[in-house]
Amino acid sequence: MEKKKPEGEKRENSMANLRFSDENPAASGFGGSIFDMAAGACEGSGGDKWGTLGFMDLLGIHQDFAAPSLFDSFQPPILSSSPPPPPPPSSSELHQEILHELQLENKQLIQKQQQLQGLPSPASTVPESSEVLNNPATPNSSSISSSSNEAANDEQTKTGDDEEQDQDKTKKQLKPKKKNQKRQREPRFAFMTKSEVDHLDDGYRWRKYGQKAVKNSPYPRSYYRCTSAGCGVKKRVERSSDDPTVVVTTYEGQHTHPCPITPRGSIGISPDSSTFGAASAASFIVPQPQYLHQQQPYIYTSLPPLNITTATATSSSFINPSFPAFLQERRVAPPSASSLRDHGLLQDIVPSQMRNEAKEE
DNA sequence: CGAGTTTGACCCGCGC
DNA sequence: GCGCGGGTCAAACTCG
Repeated sequence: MEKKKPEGEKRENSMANLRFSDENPAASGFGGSIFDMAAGACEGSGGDKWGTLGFMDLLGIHQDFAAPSLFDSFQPPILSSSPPPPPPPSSSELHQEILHELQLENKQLIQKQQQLQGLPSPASTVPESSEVLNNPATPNSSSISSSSNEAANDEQTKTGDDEEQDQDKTKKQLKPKKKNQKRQREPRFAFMTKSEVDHLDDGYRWRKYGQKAVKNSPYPRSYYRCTSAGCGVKKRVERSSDDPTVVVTTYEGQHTHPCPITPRGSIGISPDSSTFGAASAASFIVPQPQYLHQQQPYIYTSLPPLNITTATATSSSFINPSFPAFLQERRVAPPSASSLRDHGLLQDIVPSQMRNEAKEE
């Protein structure tokens, strides 16, 4: 086996950080799913060290807000029933495609869920929220998800314990894996990033465990797993076939540990605004099904002001203990959980359509 | 030498 | 039931 790797293509992140797209055409025109790191200020040097914080923020969001299982509650609005209305004017198709894919994915989950539940319960977003987030009490990575989404999604199969997941991992397909026990999926959170760097550094340490060619894309999809012991968080990274500058990252699960400051310190994890300053430059546009609420692309900007400390403090559910304090602090505090759902992050992150459906139902 | 990456093979779920 | 594609494993390999 000639395992020689073309060093060149191994990764293109050699390049500096992401591209500073001030104008960010894609983002602007498109309702969203891209998050643009306008400034890779990050640590000034490290190639891939872009707006790590931004990422983290996002992650944080995910865990807090979305965690409840975005994807669970996501109602993939989708195209199936209601065709994406007005095609985004200048949005690139690729975005749509990606969104589409993501939505399809969500759709499946939702369908399952609905089937299981037997009905489209509007509550979709409701219940799970709280539970999800705070489970991490247990070192078991799966803990998180286990409770939440899976419960929501696959619950049925769910009988298994988290532990199984661990074991699962090892014995997974190697052997007699219990068949009846469907593999459980943790809540996933996907978003697109405009960056030339494939693997965005979010402060956590990841280990690549696989790579696969993506069907309709010349670019491969990489699979990463958090290297922290006990943490089963996974990350999937793929580049948009249409626009190589767009990277679709999908996180699965929740970290059961604080963000390990990488040696490079890139994480910029210092709570201080100075650090954030760098990140502050980064603005994110979380995935938003434009056709749903294409009114205004929700732009998540991590700015110093973000210090907005958790206004939502009340909603403890939003605070994930497993999260680095600073992250929690800087978390963009939505006015309220509810509002958040409607106009806040969820709106961006969750295909609004889904939410709509849920509501209407 | 340990940690991380590459890559072919394998398993599984899903759609047809 | 079959084939396809996604996801994961693990041996081989690279790198610091």
